[in-house]
Amino acid sequence: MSKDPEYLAKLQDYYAEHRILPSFSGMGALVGMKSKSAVSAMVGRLIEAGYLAYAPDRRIQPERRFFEREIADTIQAGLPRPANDSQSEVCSIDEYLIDSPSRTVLLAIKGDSMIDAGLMPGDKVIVKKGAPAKPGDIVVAIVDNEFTVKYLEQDKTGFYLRPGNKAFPNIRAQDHLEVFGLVVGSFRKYV
Amino acid sequence: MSKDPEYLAKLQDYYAEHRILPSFSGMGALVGMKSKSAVSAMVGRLIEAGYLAYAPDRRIQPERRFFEREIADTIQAGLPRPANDSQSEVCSIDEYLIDSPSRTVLLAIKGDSMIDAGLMPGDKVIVKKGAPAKPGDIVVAIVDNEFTVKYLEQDKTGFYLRPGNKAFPNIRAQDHLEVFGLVVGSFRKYV
DNA sequence: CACACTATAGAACGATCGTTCTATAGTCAA
DNA sequence: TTGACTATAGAACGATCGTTCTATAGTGTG
Repeated sequence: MSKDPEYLAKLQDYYAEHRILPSFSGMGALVGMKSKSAVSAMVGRLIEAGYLAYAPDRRIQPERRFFEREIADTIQAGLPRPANDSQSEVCSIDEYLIDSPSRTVLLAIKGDSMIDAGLMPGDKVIVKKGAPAKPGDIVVAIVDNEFTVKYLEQDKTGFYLRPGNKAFPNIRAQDHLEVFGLVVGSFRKYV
Repeated sequence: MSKDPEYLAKLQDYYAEHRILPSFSGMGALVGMKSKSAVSAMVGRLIEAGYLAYAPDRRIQPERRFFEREIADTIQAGLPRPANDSQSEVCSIDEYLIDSPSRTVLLAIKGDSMIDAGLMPGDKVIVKKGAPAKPGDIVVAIVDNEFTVKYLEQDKTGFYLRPGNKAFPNIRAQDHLEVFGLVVGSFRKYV
């Protein structure tokens, strides 16, 4: 029925490329509309639906739902997708991975000491600074003035760090173990 | 000397909040300038320095350097430098991983057939539908009406799918291999 | 000190902005 | 069919846009 999803997709693509949204006439050219009033109406609908919003200076900014990404339906893999895909599930990656931006930092994995945990060299881990960690969690600790990502473990002598790779030894701090933060997620980009 | 870094920081903060950049007069209000010509000059300097650029409709868009974060972000008093120095960090993971939203879907990994590739059950992969794939790439193929994530490989008899786990066999389609898309990234959340 | 250089202020300009109005085309239900 | 509703086109409007000019203040050099 409505072509709004198609328009939204074009705005999302434009945004992914330029990191800003175009003006109304720019949007018209982008989605193939010839009148700004049509663009204005469409923008109104997308605002109503939670995809766009007004910035303080009345420019249009993307809203929460603008960054929702579609999750492929495993069941219907082979079948052509029905046109009314309003049912399809969505996920906002940033919201999914980060719940407290101010306490969150990213760190790149170096070496393959956590390879069995699925953390490969170059992967980025999402670290929640100062979050409480318990044995079995993956943490970022400070060893010899460097960040290191390892499993946090505990035995009768206290806490220690266990690599996710049998070829590496456990690390036990002499006095006390300094945990920088908790690893709450990771991500990776293929070239 | 120059207050440009301070101005840039305010623009970055504004962008982080609104995901767009304001107009020249908006920028002036943001950074405390009273004339648009000063803003224009500043924008010119930031463009020259690679932080900003012109979008097709002459709006200002952020450039690559705009998203680099100071290493100081992860330094705290008394703490060592992060191990990933000189690596630029990205504000939005979504924007880092997805460059063509309309062609992108997410898919959850099932089973451990790609465990050696660092893809564990429950991980989400970012799939670029219809993107060209070459041998060695990780792809999403449709086998028996279900999505499957495997390495795409090629030998003298043609293309086949190779799991990232020696315990699983290669998959060779009888007639032709249906590749749904290319895996361009992945992410994972720890409980 | 004089001089060169830079950053900002302020004003003027045409271009473009977003809003708002009316009009047209299409769809759906009765 | 008629009527209600929606989406788009087109035009007009004042507001705002970004550019460009001159002028002023500050800074560093010699």
